[in-house]
Amino acid sequence: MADSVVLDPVDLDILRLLQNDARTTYRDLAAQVGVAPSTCLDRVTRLRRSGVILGHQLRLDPARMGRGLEALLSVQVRPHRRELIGPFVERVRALPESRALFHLAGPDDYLVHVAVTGTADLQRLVIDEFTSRREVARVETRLIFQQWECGPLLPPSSTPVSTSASSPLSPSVSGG
Amino acid sequence: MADSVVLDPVDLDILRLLQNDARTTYRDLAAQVGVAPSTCLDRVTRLRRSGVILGHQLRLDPARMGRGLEALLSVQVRPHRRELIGPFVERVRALPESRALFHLAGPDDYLVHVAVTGTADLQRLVIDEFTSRREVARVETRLIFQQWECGPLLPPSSTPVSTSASSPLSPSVSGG
DNA sequence: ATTGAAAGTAACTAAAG
DNA sequence: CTTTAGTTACTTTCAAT
Repeated sequence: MADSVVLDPVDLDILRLLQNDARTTYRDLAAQVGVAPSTCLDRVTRLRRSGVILGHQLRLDPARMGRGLEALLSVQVRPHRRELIGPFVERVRALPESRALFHLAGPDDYLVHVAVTGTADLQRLVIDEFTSRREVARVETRLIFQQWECGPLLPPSSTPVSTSASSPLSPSVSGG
Repeated sequence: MADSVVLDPVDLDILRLLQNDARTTYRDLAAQVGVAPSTCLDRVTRLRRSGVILGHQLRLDPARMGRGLEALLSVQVRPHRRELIGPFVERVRALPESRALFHLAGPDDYLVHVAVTGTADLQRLVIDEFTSRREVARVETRLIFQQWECGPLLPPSSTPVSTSASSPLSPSVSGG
């Protein structure tokens, strides 16, 4: 569970480039990093096996998918016990409107990132899927004006890094 | 700016499959969708050109990158004027700890998703990069226990969809 | 717009430095 | 660990429908 991973400058360069465009070929990767293509293949294979690389994902434009409005829902689930929060998490993950779900420390137990058609859709979602539930004590809705991704994800220090970590991030992408 | 896009069942199948694994070959895609590989290539090319597909991204495990602690920072920027929020957004986006940034409607102006080494790193980040800034009126920090992605992103209704949308989502991934 | 087949590249394997 | 060479597989083009 706690795999020890060492990332050298070559790994970091590769990861940085692939975060910009995951379709970059090993040949292009090799040219920019300064090693042979087969070395790049080997590094990427190792990074996938070691769990540093979780997967390759398509980034879509929610607006062009017909979901032009996004919002964050802060949710209190009370009582906050396993019997209630387990099913709650699974139900929220299964909603087609859900993009991400966070279990938090603080007065608001969960934060749900949702993408909807418009305000009517959002209202329906909040009422029918959240506030109408007995275990949901409170929902606070905040609209998203604009959002930015802030990659690439890099190690804390600039020198080779050794990490021993059991990831709290669920590797599965699709709800199920 | 408001490109009209029509997604038929073939497009939706392709997008659904690629969201599970963006490395799926056109050959495999074709076999599962029931069209020729060249058709899949054509569809994907169109989806990229039309802006539905923003890019192919690598998903990494923050913990194995040496960032085992994640948090959400709610930030009030006052006064909330363009002269202040523009530079604020750019500075936050440029932080190596930032993973995502949201501009919100509500009492908290911004939500920042950060990944750090530990509590000491988080404390330093909050104090040195946020609360010490004159334009930052208030910061509220919530730790992330666990998080889930909830894909795949699909259109609101199950039948072919026509959308006319100018996206509020910034297409750029890397801070810059 | 979709197809099938041909041509061009890339991914991957294996053997050697 | 890296490189080079060679095999397999995929991507891409294109003429035809």
